[in-house]
Amino acid sequence: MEKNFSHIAMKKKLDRADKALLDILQQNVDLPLGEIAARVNLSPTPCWRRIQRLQEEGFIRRKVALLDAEKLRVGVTVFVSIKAGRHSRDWFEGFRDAVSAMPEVVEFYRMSGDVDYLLRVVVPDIKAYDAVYQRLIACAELQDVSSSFAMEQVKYTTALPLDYI
Amino acid sequence: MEKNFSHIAMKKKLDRADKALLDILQQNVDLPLGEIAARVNLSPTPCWRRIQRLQEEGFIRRKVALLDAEKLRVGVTVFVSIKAGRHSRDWFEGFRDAVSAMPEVVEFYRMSGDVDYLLRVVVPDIKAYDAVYQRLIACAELQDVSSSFAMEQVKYTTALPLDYI
DNA sequence: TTTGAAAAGTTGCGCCC
DNA sequence: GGGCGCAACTTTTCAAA
Repeated sequence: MEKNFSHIAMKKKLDRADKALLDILQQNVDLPLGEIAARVNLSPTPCWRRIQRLQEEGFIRRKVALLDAEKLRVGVTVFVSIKAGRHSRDWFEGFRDAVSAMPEVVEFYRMSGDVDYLLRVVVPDIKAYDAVYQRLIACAELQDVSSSFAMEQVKYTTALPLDYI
Repeated sequence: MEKNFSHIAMKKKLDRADKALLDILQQNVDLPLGEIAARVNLSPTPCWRRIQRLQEEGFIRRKVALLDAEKLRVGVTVFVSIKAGRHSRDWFEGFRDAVSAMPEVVEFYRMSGDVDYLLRVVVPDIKAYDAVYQRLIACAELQDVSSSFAMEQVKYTTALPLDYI
């Protein structure tokens, strides 16, 4: 008879220190470990082990550099609402793959309600957007495509709320 | 007579290696320097200097950990379209600060066209969204608020296109 | 079983060519 | 741009609580 020891590695709930760690790391990932440990009132070793555990358990997906959109000349954000109409599964897969492959499309959602798909597209200017738009409507049969330009990015964060865990 | 040497530090255009570095770093920031250097066919020292320069010039804004939305119980994305009507500057500033302070609001745009503001909100479920919605309409006078739920996040990336630089 | 201190091993960083 | 060497950091080990 075998026993299941998975409960040893799997912690039921994250405690205050774990949440504090996640909060620090999703703001800034290149603080020295000693500094992080001090902020959560732990010594480096247990702090390091907690971070390892949070990675292994999948709370931390990856560590990335966030670049400056203006400097990369993609300061213009456009939201694209798409109505697809009735289509087959093959159609969707082709559409999904073609859109996902476009580097200007940074977010892509399948929606409920009026609109079928919503994209966030980043480009240098309206002219460049038109090129993306042309590629978009060429890649799959679409019923209706409507574009809304953002005037100002008031808030943009990759930091998720930790209040629900 | 003084000379302006700012052109020494300020590079006109990023070359192939710089773009390759940015591309690597916005995918994964904790590769060892030696590994990064090998991928861009440079030795570690000049590679390190380039990364420093890219940080100083502001191409790299920050380095962060991306967390798993499902694990944090914020797997549901809602887009909130807001029509504000005519309001004063004071009204906007109050609205902006209140909305920006809400951790569930991860993106917040001022839009052109039909809708005045667009928010991306992350929550555990519809019930939790209603609580956010109530806080939202309590924080400022709004003409119309309409919510669209995402069924599926087909693509989400923080990696910006490097094709325009 | 969990902690902290301290050792060992890597990596980053400044100086040189 | 590249090579070397020190300094700093991370990660492992180990003893103690």
